[in-house]
Amino acid sequence: MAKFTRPTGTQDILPEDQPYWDHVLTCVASVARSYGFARIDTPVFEATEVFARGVGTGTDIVDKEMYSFKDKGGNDITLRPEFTAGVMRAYIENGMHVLPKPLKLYSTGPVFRYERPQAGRFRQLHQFNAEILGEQNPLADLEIMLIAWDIYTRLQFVNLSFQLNTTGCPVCRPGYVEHLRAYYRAHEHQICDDCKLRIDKNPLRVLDCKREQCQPIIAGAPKMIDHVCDDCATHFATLRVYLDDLGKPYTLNHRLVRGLDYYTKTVFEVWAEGIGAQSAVCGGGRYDGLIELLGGTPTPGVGFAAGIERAVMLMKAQHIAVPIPPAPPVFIAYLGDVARLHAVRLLAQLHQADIGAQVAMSGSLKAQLRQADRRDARFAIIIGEDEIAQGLVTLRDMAGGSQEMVPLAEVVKWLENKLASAEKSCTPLA
RNA sequence: GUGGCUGUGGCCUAAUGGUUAAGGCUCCUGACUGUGACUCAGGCAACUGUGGGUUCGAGUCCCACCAGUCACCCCA
Repeated sequence: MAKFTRPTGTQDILPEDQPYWDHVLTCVASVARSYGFARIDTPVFEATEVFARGVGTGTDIVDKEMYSFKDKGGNDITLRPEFTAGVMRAYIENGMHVLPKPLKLYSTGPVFRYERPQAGRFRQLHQFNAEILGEQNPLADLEIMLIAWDIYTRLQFVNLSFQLNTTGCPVCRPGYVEHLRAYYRAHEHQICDDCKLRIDKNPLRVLDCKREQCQPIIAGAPKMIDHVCDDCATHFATLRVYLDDLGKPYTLNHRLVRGLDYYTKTVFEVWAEGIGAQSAVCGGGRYDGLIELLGGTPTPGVGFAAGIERAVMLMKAQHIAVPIPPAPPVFIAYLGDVARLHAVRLLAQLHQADIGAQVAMSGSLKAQLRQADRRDARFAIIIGEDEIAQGLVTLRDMAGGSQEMVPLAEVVKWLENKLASAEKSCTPLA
């Protein structure tokens, strides 16, 4: 039989990696709660139209990267390629507009994009995501940036930086796009073939073209910031005042654009090194038109999404230690059928006393103790024929190798004391 | 979707075109019939990614496909 392999671009998150994932998710939940965000979980798949409309046809994500299929009922279904559109659908469908504003929501989970995998890029990836709905004040933009920043700070990342830009709004962006088009048409013979297509199809994209020949053209291109309307200019300026006041480092990057249609005004990314050619660990911005686009009453929103795989890669690249859950402290070994019965009873009693314990399932005493060692047990309990006869068990300290005889009836109490005193004498790492 | 590189037990690695594909790690067993780690001895485990081709003979050379990986594109 042919070997099965995981589908391209997916990965098995093995036990050895779980501590990293646990740590990221714990930090996300903790920071999100501290800012007053409530968790929301939406389906992994939605009606295709939710994304086609919400993310926007014309974007690569919708046009080339969605996992779409018909279910048995003939419905057009798509595995979510991002969180925001689905969360907005849930907001509208559940009448969440009646909740106190601003509404703060966060999510974590898998998203799916059909891309060619490479370092830091997967077909099934995991994100954490936060949104603030119903608030047009730039303070909301600030808080979204802060929560992202704080999560990374809590994770002890270093050498991070914000990239910041504004993409305008329906009032001012069309005018800017015309300026940009005019400029590019004037330089059409100097730019790459991709950019020639982009001028018409996705004009803002020309700004983040990485080809050598396009760089001088990009450098001289008109900037959104010089063409925004008063509202957008004020919004952006206010946000920058807040960021400056807090001393948060950011780089104005007029080439920063988003691949998703719904963004307005603020766009930002958090950049880091250590994930191959990818630089963004986090991206987000404002999307004031999205809820209305999806059929809700006009409601402003701002949010971000961050890749968990990239966060884990960074933790490894920066040698950040993560807490590793302790192994069960007790391992029960035994000899003979009668002893096995006592071993099982003891296992139950220990768990009732909330002491982590495992019982040997087979093998010689030697093999059982080897198991205890491999599993990092602090104590081995050995139950043999001799001990049973006297109502005793052997309690072995695996670190030192010393052992003592303890009455069977008192083992649980003994271990409770031993483990409690051991905890006191051992300072947990910060 | 395009391009570069790479495919040998679970992992790492060896094998001038020439016997039965070798070794290390891991795992298991034993030396110690009631005691882990160290040591020693042994054992499990590979139709060399798949399919063709060249050759008397292919892990080795050629082609295709598949997979992995890195980069473009795009994004988290």
